[in-house]
Amino acid sequence: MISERSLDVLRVIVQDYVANNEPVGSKTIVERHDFGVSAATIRNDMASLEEEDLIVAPHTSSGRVPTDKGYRLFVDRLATVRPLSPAQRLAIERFLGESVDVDGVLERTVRLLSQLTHQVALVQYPSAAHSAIRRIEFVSLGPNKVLCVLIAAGGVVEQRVVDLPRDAGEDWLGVVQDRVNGAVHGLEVGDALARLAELAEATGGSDRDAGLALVEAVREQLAVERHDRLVVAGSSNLIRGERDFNGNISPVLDALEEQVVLLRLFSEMEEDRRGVSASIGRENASFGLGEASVLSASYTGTGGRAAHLGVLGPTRMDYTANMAAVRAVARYLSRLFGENI
Amino acid sequence: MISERSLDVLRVIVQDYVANNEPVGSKTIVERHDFGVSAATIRNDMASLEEEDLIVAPHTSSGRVPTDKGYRLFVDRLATVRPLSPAQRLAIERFLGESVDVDGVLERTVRLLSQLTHQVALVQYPSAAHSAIRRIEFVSLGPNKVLCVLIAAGGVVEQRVVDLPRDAGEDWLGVVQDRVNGAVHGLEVGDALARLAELAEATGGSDRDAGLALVEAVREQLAVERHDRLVVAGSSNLIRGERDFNGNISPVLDALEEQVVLLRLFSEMEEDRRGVSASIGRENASFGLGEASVLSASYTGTGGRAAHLGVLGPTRMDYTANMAAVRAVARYLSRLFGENI
DNA sequence: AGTTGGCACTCAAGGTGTATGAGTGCTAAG
DNA sequence: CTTAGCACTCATACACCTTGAGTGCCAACT
Repeated sequence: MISERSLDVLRVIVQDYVANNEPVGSKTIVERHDFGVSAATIRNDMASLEEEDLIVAPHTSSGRVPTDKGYRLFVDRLATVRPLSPAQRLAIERFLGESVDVDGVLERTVRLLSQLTHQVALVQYPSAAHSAIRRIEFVSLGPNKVLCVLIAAGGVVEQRVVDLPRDAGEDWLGVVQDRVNGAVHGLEVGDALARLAELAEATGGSDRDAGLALVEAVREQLAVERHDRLVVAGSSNLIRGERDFNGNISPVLDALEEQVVLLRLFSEMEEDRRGVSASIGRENASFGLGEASVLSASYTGTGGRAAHLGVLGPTRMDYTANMAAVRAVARYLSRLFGENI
Repeated sequence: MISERSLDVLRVIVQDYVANNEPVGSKTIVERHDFGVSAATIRNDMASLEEEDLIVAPHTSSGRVPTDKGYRLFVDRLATVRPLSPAQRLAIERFLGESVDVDGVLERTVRLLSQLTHQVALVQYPSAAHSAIRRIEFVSLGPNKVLCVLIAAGGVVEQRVVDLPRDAGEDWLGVVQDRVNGAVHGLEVGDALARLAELAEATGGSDRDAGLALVEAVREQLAVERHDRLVVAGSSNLIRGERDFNGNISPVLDALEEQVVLLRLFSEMEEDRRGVSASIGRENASFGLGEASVLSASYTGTGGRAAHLGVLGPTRMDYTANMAAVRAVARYLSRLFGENI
């Protein structure tokens, strides 16, 4: 069993190491913190911590550094997610105050988050799965090319070009458009999917193939939504922490461009009771981010359904402060979407 | 005056330095290239080149390295933009073959370009300024919020949320929508701007303010288009060349996120007769990219009007190969937009 | 049982000194 | 104009040493 004081030691090791980027030794601890015991005692505690694989010594003889497991314990049991400072709250209010449209808000949000945390910030587009469909518009682009524009509540717009199997006249397009709109207007995206399947079944006549192609396109459009996109900011913050990534940040930059990986990671993260979630170091190894940590929280977007936002940084990051920032920004964003747009 | 052979020397210095990342000395040159003269002679030539500020010696006694001016001369007079290898052409055809919509094509293009060049690739959204307006749609989002969707030829879609000064009913919206569509349908974006101004003038009655707000929103939407956006790929390639950036790639990453800077740079670059343009090192200093070079070419997008694409990398890059790739990709993209979408 | 001081040991980091070799400029001769 | 030769310059690498922070262990103390 690990003593109470040993956990305190772990806490200050994490804090000092994050602050100074230097392995922290027993002597440093007694100098900087008032434990009321001698360095030798701290050394004993550190020995138990090392036994539990919570800290390691990079070299035979230099201070200790938290392991991933150590960070995990710190995050789960030792860190308090304290509210932001008034100055920071003000920054959030001021930043997000002037909202224009969804794109603009997300853009601002992600910048804000990266400035607050000095890490790479990520914001997922809000899901449209539960927002009502306002209108579907077919626009002829050429002989057998049709642009299909989907407008949902909350100002979400999706577009897609469809190749039709045969030439389609403007008037025919209009008829199909009216029929489709009549079928799905006001429905939630999820329900609309089912409704369209029925519609496709019921379609007949000589236009069957072309009609099917169109309906199918709309269904795809509903299924693959922008929810699968991230807005990113602050990637230059990676450079500052390059050392922490073993000098190898290429996989991180690739992941930021790839996005799919990060979205999967987001989706697998479960919030704890404090409203934030952390995935630390090797826990991300399967995503190619074994040297990185990700903090995330979810916010409720336009459609009422949740999307994620968060930060990505080196394992050695200030979890306390960053978790606070992530949570606060997520809450503000939810509020903003709730009342405004 | 600089002798013909001296220019040859400059050429091999650029090529060797780009290939090996080592300052190249007189002895190395005579070993690797068949100049038919001795090292001492090469040294004399190098002295003239240095006098002209085309090369410099990093240390008192190690080989020479091209200056920005040297690269410039190389690009302008010494480099031949030779066609791509059949394998590369094949890669382009295969990559861009399966086109879906504008977004998809640009996405693929930028990845392709970054893979061909091993640099950061940039593709600007095609300008909609000369494409015809297909339809403008107003969708009510709330008491006095309207979503304004603009659909132009070529599948370009713009959206924007407008706050109205007063509550607007669905039917009133419909009326305005019909009037606006009647006014601008089929017009080029540029002409539509003027036409809308007239329309706003002619608007009267109690709805004047609300109508003005809507029309004004459409005008802004026409003016500020996606043309102002870049798609980026391959930023992890920056890491490989980090040394070349003096180990300081933060400003570059910032510029990639900021985009505005790069767009301005693109717009200031003029293509030469070969269809490519280069901006080298310090020439970019005012953009905060003094250690970087940018190659660009323009392509003709959907509306028939041009947008830019290019690559960004360290000053020490393979200009010959990269210029070829940029030009080839631009041509392919033009062709693709011309025939297909 | 837990805490403490003492001691020998380890090892990264930083400094100094020396050899090496690639490369240069210059000069005088071909 | 070209060439060979020579003296000179540095960056790099390596070996070597010193320093100091930090450790583990043990015996003694509370």
